[in-house]
Amino acid sequence: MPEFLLNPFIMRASQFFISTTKEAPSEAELISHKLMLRAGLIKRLGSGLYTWMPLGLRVLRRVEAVVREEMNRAGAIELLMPAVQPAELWEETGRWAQFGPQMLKIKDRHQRDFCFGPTHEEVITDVVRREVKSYRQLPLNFYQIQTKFRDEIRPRFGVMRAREFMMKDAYSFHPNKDSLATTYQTMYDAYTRIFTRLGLTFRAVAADTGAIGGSGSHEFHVLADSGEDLLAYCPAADSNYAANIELAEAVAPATPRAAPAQTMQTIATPGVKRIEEIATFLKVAPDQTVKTLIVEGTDGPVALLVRGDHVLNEIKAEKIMGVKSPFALANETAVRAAAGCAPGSVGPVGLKLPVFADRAVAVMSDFVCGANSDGQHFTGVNFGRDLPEPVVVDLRNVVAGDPSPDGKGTLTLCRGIEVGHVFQLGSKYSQAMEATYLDEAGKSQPMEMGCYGIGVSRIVASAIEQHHDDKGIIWPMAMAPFMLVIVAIGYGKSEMVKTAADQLYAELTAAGFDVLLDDRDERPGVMFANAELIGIPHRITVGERGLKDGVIEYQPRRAAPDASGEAQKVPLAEAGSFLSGMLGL
RNA sequence: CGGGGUGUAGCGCAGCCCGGUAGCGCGCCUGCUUUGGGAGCAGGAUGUCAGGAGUUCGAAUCCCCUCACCCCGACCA
Repeated sequence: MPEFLLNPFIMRASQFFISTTKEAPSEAELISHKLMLRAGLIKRLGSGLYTWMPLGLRVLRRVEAVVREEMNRAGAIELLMPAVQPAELWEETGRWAQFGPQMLKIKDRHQRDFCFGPTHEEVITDVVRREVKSYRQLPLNFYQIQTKFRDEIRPRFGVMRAREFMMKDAYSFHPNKDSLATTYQTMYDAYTRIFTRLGLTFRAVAADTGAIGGSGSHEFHVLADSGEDLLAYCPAADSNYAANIELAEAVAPATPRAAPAQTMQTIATPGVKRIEEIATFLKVAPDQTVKTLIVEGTDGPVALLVRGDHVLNEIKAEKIMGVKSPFALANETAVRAAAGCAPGSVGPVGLKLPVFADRAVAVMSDFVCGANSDGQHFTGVNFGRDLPEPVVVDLRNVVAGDPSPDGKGTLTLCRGIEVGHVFQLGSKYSQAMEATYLDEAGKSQPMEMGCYGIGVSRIVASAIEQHHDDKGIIWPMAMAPFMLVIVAIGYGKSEMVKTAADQLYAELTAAGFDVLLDDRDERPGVMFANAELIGIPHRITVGERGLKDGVIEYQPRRAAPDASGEAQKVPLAEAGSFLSGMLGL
């Protein structure tokens, strides 16, 4: 057990600091946020800024301990980089401008620019380019556990999306892609061990690389309905396909396009704009309509077509040649200039713009779309006859029931909280910053890089999302602030209780248990409610009632009963061995 | 940043429409009683009513400005 958990002076509730409330502040919406505030794990200082209170800090430290252990086991080497970083480094990679307002930029007394680090690719690459000269020194994998600052547009959900947060970030350096792939897999496996040990239900999914950049990446998601991300996966036994919906491929429909059966007609559709309205108005299914979105392009606006019942995937759209990144819909003025009508009546027929159609649109025939004239739509539209064949691309979000891209079944969707992300960066940063080494032939080569993040503070919140009940938190053993709580009823009044509780506490502590002795002069109900709210996995109750019969009572948190519930009676003399078995030590 | 909302005691809220100088519950302090599921009784403390500027004899309340926070969207561990 880590030493910080063994401080005997803070293991008595009367000497520790526990501040729980019956009601959560109104600012909290998410269950984990409410419980963290109610249990007194965190206190808010400002938007996205939290103090980790003593009890919360113990949880955070336990998560860190697991992360640290597994990173070390996986051969990564811990270091600690400055939180404050000079602007010049970021200018080398062009990210001073690119990261933009997400970065907290600060000036020192000489008006020199710095930022509070949102990530550390630049710093670590600077370290490595100074230290590493030869292929003999590679590969290397450095990590740190440190406070990051990202000036999120909208911090929310407590520490789930805070501006200041605790992150484990690792960066690996390699002489070639094979070496990178090996370490990437090692990190992937380490992450799997970490989240498994932490008692989380999670899923690794293929992911977009976003602002960090690079070639391949996976995200690790804790599964929870409150998650901000949508994941698609194939539940078939022989499939391991799983991807963030941002990336999940919508495969082309197997059925070919049917021959035109209708002639194209113009229909007056006054005031009808939304797809559902059009479908209802024309008495057709939404999947017989085509939605035309005018988006900003690098060289004038671009039209994107998706089926009426589908949702455009902005990440996919961004990757199309000619579409501006970051993605933005054209405003009404631009739509009018491009299509001659307001959004809601736009269609691809006769449109003088680059047109890209989703794969599902490409097989449609006799479809409904806007007529580029306010209050008018076309029906019976067909590619090749009424308008040219479009450029076909994957443009939409997959939906449940879509075929899995690996051909092994259909996709299911679920929600997740991103707690880890592994990237193969390639040589993006090493080239920009000239991090090179000499290979066997004495030739200078850019290093291959990988980076691997874990949202340590976010894990705490996501664990609560997954493990709670109406009484409070139910910590997985690996991150519980205490393994066991001894509720001593009448500790200050009954010599018998005090003696038994002290003895048990000393015995269990000596045996290596991380025990909280609730020796406060509180009513039993308060102590029980507190123990349940703060989620301690195991509870021993010591009271005169039991001691008269020579027993104490044991109760696991995960089946916390109400007043009528049965606790397990254990003879006092056997308590130590009983608990050893119960806690699996 | 766009849209919506809220700021009154440590926390949860009422009072605002209809202006008259602030209240309830929890928590906190004191005393007594109580002690196996967030105790009871009695007494008590605590407010620049978010801030600023106005209207008015008088503003928590009406008007204007600012700020903070929360919720919905784009960003991410």
